[in-house]
Amino acid sequence: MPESSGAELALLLLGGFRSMVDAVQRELAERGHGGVRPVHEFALRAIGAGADTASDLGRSLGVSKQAAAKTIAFLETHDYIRRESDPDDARRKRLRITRRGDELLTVGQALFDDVRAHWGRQIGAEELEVLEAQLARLVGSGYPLSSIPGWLASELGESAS
Amino acid sequence: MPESSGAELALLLLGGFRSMVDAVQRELAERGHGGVRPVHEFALRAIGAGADTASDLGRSLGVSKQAAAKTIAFLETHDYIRRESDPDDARRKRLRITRRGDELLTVGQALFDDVRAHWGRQIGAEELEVLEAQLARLVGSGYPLSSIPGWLASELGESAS
DNA sequence: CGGGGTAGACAACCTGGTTAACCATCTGCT
DNA sequence: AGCAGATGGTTAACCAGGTTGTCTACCCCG
Repeated sequence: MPESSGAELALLLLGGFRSMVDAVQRELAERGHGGVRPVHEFALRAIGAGADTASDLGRSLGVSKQAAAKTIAFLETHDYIRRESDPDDARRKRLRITRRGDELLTVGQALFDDVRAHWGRQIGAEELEVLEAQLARLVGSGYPLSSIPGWLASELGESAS
Repeated sequence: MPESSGAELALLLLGGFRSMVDAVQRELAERGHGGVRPVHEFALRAIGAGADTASDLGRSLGVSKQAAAKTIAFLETHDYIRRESDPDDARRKRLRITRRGDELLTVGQALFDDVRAHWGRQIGAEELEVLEAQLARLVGSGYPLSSIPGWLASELGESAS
């Protein structure tokens, strides 16, 4: 019997992810960004990276444009983005990140980095880098931030408030 | 700017989890256990570990007893468990794992272990153990298999089939 | 024997996805 | 010029997997 089973390893990975996300979410809420889930941050980032229409955002996030529209609605009603009509294409509603959206992005990134730094202090910065490198190798492509696969969205959801 | 941002680390962890789970799920489907999601395996494991009623299972899994009942319904209709009335307590319907359920458990565990072994071959068995130890430390409590927190359930779901 | 707590079932609802259908608009080709 | 087809956005219906609330049957304890 192995010291650690494969199933436990899976749980460990998930647990690590949740630890990070929960911490960030909690801090975000305390900084006036309550209700924001990491998926919103990633969507915002994708918009900033050029996905400035609902269809584009859907493609970037790997979800349907309808699902993207719901995320956009949230971001708009919470004043993270504005939608303005495109003079060059009357079908499009171009997405523009607001000042508040920029702030969320900045704060969110800093919080994630904080958690990472905290981890680095626990196991050592070098060890953390090794861990990341190994993980990246195991996962394969590495899942760059700029193109988040669809399955991510549901994982980033809130879990039973 | 850090080589790897905190957000990327989070994605890496999630990606690792998904890699494992997807692989196991795929293999499971090929072995006649299509439609089974890891959450079902964990539920089965919890039942085997003593959570032999819906309420118990709900507590073990950290979800409501109604949610547990839905999982139980799945397991029963797919012949992984049987429900039999408890002679000592007429309220209860005791859950018993069937032969097929046992097989699922065995196969599932083996598949998870296979993935882990595969990973061990990629980065080295010792390195993998170190990685696990570090992860366990970072996550904190370690999320033992026997008591799965509620937020797990949604993470184990299928993503857009 | 009666009251409080527990097991299970049922119903209504929420969230965050999906597909399908539709209209307006753009683009490319004839 | 004009039309066919692709694209952007919206709305609607649906689904999965959770939630809470309520109800009944039943156990246990004073």
